[in-house]
Amino acid sequence: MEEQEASMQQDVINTTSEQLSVEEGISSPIAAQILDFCDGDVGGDLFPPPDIALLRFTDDVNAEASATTPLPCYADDDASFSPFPSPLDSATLSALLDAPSAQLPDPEADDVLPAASSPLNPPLAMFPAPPPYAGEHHLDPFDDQMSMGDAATSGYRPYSPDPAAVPTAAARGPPSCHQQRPTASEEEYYAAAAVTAMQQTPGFAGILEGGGGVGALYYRGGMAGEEGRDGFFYAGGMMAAAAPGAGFAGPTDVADYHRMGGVLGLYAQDTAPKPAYSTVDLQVIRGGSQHPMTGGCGKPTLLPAPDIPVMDDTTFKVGRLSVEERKEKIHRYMKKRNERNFSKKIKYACRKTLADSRPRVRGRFARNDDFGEITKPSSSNHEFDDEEVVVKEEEDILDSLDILAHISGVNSFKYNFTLESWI
DNA sequence: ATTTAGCGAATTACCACACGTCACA
DNA sequence: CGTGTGACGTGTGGTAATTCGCTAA
Repeated sequence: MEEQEASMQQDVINTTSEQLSVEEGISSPIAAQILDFCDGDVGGDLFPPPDIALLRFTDDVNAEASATTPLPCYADDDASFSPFPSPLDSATLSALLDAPSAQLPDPEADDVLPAASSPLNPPLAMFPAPPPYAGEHHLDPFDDQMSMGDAATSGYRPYSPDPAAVPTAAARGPPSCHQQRPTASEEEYYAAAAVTAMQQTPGFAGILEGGGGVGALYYRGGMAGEEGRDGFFYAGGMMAAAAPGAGFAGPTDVADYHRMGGVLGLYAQDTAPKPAYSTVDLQVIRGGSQHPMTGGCGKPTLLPAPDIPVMDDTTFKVGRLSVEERKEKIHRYMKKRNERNFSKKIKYACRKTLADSRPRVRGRFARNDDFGEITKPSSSNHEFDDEEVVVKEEEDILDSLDILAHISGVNSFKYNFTLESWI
């Protein structure tokens, strides 16, 4: 039974990459995000409660938007339209995912919408942005001396990578703290560097493998929907996306999460009510100073939050749900997500024809009978020979048509009644 | 710094009914 | 096994209403 369920879950997860092409054509981003986080029943407590320091990698240090302001994602690239639109910024995401248990509505309800913000959803900490790719900028975002607090109140803007410029993971090889910055995504670079550090850090390895208090977002492969991509998103004891070679969800989930608010990087949650990273840690992160965790590369990395509980058994609880419960919710979420229909495609052309020709009243479909009564010329008399009378009749008809135009939509009206056919 | 009003844009709900699907005889 | 029938659910588009995001006061 468990194997079957696991297999089914795997199948669902494996389809996420294929889904993206469909999702790119989503016509209703808000609906999508509701589907994703409400209908999908992921809202609430899938992720740990909100003592999370979310570290942002951004591409525009001069952006004026605040860290809590909804941001346009790919505003200038409709072709890569995201099902996770700008309104779902990280603050909202936190609200969706981190609603405290006391505020959680019925988890079985499909119309769950956690509060948009709450005192328990702190501002997101972020790093200053790396520069745009244009030109020869090679600034290191970690060189900025901005504090976490400063960063939290500074602007940011989600990055808009050029998928075509992103080499495949296979072509690029594993990330290294010594490698030159790739020509593609800055976020990719820093995420790779951070993950490299994680992979070289026993503490992080343990956390990734079972720690309940630390989450990591690893996005190495570039935009989703392309082959050869890899990445994972790990949060609060729940693997939400794919670890490379681990057979979890595909990079689309990482990209989706990324595009929710332009967030890319690592975040950590300490189970204790204190910052996930100490000030020293953050300085190390920002400055990229020589730190044991960096392996002497001088590149920034992240430190594991101390006292991370190891989650060896499934009874371990983060927030309100156990690991199994979270997995179950994730499963349901993924299942529903894959059932979404993002693109508006005419499935039955005949029905479109019918809908087009169907009478309407204020845009709504109307009964044929009702409309028929209205459209029947009441007592038109075509026996008048006088030209003025004919003109008067035409004017009356035009007035009637004008009334009908208000009753029925103009577009639908034209299908059934034209002045020529009436006169 | 915060609140409020106003505006435009985006999104959703609503409607009738032909047609597709399914179960059953 | 193939066919016919009935019940039920789905899909279709234009408009009004609603929601959202942003700006100015």
